[in-house]
Amino acid sequence: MAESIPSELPETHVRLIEAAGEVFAEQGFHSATVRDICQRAGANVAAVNYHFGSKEKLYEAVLHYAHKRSFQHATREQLQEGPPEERLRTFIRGLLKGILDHGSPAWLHQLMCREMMQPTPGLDMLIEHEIRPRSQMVRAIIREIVGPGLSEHEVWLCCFSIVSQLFFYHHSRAVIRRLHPEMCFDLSVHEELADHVWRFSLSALRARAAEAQR
Amino acid sequence: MAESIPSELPETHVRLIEAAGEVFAEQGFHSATVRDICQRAGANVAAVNYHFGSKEKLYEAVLHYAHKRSFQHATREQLQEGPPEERLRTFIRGLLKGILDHGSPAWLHQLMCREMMQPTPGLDMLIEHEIRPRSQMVRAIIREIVGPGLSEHEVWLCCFSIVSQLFFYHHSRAVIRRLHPEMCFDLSVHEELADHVWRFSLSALRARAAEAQR
Amino acid sequence: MAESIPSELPETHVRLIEAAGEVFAEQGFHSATVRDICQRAGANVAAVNYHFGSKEKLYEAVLHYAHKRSFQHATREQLQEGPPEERLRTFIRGLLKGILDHGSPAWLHQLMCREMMQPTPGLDMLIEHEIRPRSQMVRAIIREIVGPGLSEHEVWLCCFSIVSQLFFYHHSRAVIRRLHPEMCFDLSVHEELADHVWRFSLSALRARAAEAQR
Amino acid sequence: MAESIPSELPETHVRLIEAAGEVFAEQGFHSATVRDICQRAGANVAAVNYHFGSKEKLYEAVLHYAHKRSFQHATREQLQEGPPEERLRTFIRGLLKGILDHGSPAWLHQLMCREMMQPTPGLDMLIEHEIRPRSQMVRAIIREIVGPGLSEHEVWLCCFSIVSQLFFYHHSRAVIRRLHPEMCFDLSVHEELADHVWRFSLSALRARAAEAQR
DNA sequence: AATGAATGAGCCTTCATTCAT
DNA sequence: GATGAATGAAGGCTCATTCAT
Repeated sequence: MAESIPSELPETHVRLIEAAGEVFAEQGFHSATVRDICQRAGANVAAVNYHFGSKEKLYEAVLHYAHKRSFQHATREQLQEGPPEERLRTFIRGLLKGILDHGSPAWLHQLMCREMMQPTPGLDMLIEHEIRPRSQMVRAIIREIVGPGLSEHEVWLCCFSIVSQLFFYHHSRAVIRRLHPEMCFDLSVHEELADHVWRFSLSALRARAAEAQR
Repeated sequence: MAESIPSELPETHVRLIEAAGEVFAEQGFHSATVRDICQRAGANVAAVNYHFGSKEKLYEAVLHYAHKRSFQHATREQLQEGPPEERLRTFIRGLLKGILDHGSPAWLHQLMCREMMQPTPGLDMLIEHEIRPRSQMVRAIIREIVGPGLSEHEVWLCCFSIVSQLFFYHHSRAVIRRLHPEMCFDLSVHEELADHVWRFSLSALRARAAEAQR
Repeated sequence: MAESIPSELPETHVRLIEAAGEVFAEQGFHSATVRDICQRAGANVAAVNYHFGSKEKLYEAVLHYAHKRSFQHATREQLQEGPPEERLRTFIRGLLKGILDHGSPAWLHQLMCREMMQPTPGLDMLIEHEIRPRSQMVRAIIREIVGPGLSEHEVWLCCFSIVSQLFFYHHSRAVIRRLHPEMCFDLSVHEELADHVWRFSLSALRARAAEAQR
Repeated sequence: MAESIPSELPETHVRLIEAAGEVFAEQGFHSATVRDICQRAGANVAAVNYHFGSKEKLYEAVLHYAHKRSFQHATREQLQEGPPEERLRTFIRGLLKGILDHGSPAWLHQLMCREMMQPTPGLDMLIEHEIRPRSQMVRAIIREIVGPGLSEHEVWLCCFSIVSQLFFYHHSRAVIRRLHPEMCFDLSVHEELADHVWRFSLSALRARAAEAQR
């Protein structure tokens, strides 16, 4: 209907999801109030229950929406071809960019982080659609680098060691800011940080490969 | 205080703090209810306001209490002497143990993690008394390993890369459990995990040192 | 109206009334919801207000509709002729059948019962058009049986004594089912029950007549 | 505590029950609002949930309270001894008085009537503690009058025929008032009405007994 | 003639807090 | 020193109703 005039306000449905994304990311599911979300979306208090049925269902809708907007789709192809070292670098840059980003769907990763600490029924969806596919790609890359000498479990641990370094810049932002104020979280440092993590991890993987061959 | 007569119940004051620590760690500040805390402490609903004035003040008291009970005091000495590789191993084992522990003051680290993601005014105290001292020790160890060729900022990044791998096993426990169900979080795997992180990080540091020398 | 083309769905207007009749009878005016009614009628949420103006007005329309469909018209003639005992029996059977019936306009009597307990402005209409005419017939029959010796008020009381026994099987169905589970409410017992009430009441009336003669 | 000064206001607990009894009787469970109840009881909106946990539990409490205040206790003994005709008269008078009464626990019977038409889980309690014991006494009386010639089921039907005449003056009060305005519902007519029902029913029972003997 | 979107009043309930004892 | 009763603000949600189409 209103598709022909894209300059108009987005549909209430979408405005609610985007407002909810912000609020849930800022305050968590429990602390967020439907009233606040509706107000930010410029809608009536009853709008959430009209469009989504309940606060819980709205939360699920936010998760789905975030999933569809995920950065992954853009970079997925680049992670399939080329030398594994370069693909690792691409993955690290992509995820870190998403984590440091302050843009419109900035709350995607904040929500993922919240889900990690305090899972809701929505986590399962996130894992199957977002997290597991990425983890498989990363483990494939790692396997190419370390060779067949490592057990599957060891590859998992390496995978955790790599992604943990990236998520740290989200989880611990508040602490880092206070502890090491020189650190800057703008997108400008994105490449520097990504390169550190990449080199740090690549060295470690190569050393493991060398150990395994012996 | 009541230590001389350990057969008695601890003072209401203390029971409240310990109950609150559990509940805040499990559910977060907002979702936790004063009723639940008082019930677990075997005290009246009004006890929190009577003893601490408000829910917020109780939370602060919990943070102070957690700080005083911190594990660090026990292991601090061991981190001052010996070859840096061994001291790094000791640090990693100590922190990981604290993170994986389910014991009585298990909520200390859970609360720290929550503060990292969603800081309250209490975070500053935690940083100055708990986090900064440890970070200094870790950075000293790293410096010994990598030598003078790295900038101070690079040492910070290495420090983050190491501790992030440890905190990951707290933050992302829920995700790991679903993603890689073979993983076990008992204390029994504590040494295996710690050794992985240690070897992974040590390889990376040594590679950085070699690069820097060139 | 739409009777000429019986294969079509009835007009929305009629479907709403019939759905509303069911729902109001089942749940009462207050507990019934406009959404439920519209859903059962296969109409939009706004349909009630569009066609009737408000929930109240819909209720009035239901009462009028029920009145027009009343069973009475069919049996009225039979109540005018013959010996009074037989006419009493016909009346009792007719009313009891309506009360026990589960068929399409079953809610007519349920609504009447609700109105008796919790009158709305619609009750007056029901009384003048439905209830008073029947009561006059019954009292005429009673008068024929008891003769002129009883006062008009006493005839009223006898009338109440008779119809009360019938309505009891509606009002108190839930209680009877629990109290005396062997009791069956199918139409199959309709004649047995009607005969009990008829004989019980006839004996009482004849005794009153005999007393009055003395 | 406050027992020593009975002139004080009753405890909130009791005030709530009595206010709730009125409101539930007037408007039914669904239509009654907690706000209204609390206001009439002079208590805060949260009082119901504090004292009873929920609106449902309050309703159950009202039913129990009504049960304990039931008129039955006073007249139970009188129903055990003497000629059955007199005991029947006592029963009829007692129940009718309760039904016509406008006094403090006037809502007891209104609630019972509502439960009959629209049962809640509380009806079972009412039946077992209030209704079944009375019904047993009445059937015992009837049996004495009609002798052994009637089946148990026929005695049940006679029992229904008698009590239905009494409840009618509750259920159908609104209708009677409009249909036969000369009728008066004060306690003053209580004996006249009771005597009518008694004589009406006794005649019927004796006739049944005579038929059965033949 | 009819509808889907949206509204605002009001519902029951929960919560941290206060007060009298 | 500590408590049970009571409070009022706010929470999520339901409902009859209205409005633009």
